[in-house]
Amino acid sequence: RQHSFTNAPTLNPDANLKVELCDRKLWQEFSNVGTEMIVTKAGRRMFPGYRVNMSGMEPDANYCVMMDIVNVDEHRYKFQQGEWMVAGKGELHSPQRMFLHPDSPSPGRKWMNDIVSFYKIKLSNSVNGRSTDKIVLNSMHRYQPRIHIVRTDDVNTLHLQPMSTFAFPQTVFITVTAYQNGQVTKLKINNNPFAKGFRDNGGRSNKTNRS
Amino acid sequence: RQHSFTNAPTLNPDANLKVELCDRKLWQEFSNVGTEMIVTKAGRRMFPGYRVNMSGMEPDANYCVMMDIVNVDEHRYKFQQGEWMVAGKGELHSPQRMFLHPDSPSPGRKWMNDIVSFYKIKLSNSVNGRSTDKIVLNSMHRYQPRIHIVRTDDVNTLHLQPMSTFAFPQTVFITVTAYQNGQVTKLKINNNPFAKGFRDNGGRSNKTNRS
DNA sequence: GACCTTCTCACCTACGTGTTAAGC
DNA sequence: TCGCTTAACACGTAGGTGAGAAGG
Repeated sequence: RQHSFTNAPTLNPDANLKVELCDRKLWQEFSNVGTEMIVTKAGRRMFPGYRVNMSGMEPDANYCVMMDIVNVDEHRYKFQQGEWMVAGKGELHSPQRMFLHPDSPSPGRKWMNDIVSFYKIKLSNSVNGRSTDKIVLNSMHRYQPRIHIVRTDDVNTLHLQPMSTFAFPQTVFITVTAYQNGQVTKLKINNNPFAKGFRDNGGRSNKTNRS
Repeated sequence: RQHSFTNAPTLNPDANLKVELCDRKLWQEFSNVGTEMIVTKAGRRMFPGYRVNMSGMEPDANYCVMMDIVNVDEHRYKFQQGEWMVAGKGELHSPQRMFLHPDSPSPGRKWMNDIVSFYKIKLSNSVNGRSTDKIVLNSMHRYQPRIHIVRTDDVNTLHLQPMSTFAFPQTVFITVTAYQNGQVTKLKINNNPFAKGFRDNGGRSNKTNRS
């Protein structure tokens, strides 16, 4: 919340380009209590899934779309007395993986017509094991996913091209290996279809913070 | 078996290129009794899955890999008295779908390193309904899947490039809406993991009442 | 009637969830 | 002890099987 990421593009070579976050309301609910994302060795999907709408592209021009996840700050965090607080210096970030959307390159028409989704990406805390959909992060650190758009049909020279970058403050999260805040757990269970088995069992697993 | 498809490339602009069928033994077992593949409106996967190994590519050159399925002859077939026999003239084939492998284009190194699989492709008997992984065929016709390799990184001009084509006689099949030959059904049940529920080992008796 | 197609079903595979207990 | 991580688990979603009945 205190960070300067905005919806507006940075280093944007194309002023008409526009990217909108899907499921804003849901993201905001999580953000309000402090979003947590689980990281595992094998890799865990993000929930909510990272999905966006795009507009302002030239329908017939080709674009590549990428995602990465960067540190928001240099701290390590801990959850104590119901709050996240700084717990020392963060670990050095390994060179960040740039995740190319598998539909790249595609014409602007295609990107604008569909929802652009990265829901298959998995967050991992282990460098070992090769998975194409894996992004390695450090647990107990704060991160920000970003979208990058490059107008080109050449995947090989992406890094040489001008790039439009978008980030949404609602999508900042802290990585954990187990949920720290019971409110986050509740939101996940109530909204993720795969967690339906934990819904409403007579208020059984009420792991709210001890008072 | 009376057809002239061979493992050798036709129209091959690159003599070093080599493609080998995976699961040859399994394909041969089916071929020996007369392979049948189910077609449905929604689309049905092939079993065995169509998978190949590639070699002889230049590691750093880019290639596109495609698959299509063509008529073996001009006949319509029927299964009578335990045998497949010609049952009149075949229907005209609609212009065949060329299925581009989703990893295209990729460098030769990548294609040679992995098994190249088309197991997600679905065979359908209905033109209606849009599915990206669907190939439309006529039931009760005899077909041959083929692999095509083009050395290019430009997906848009594939049809203008010289192409290497491979076909394996073991993979010829007849399309059906329900299995005709009981030996085929047996092979499918015993080898396809998704049909494990119909295997009669393990004490659970199915329709055959032997007590 | 004979033949082919379609639909629903039980039974699988495959894998995405948070929970829990154990590990460090 | 405490904080964090891991692995096994029950319970979901999602979808690939042939059987069998019904339809054309």
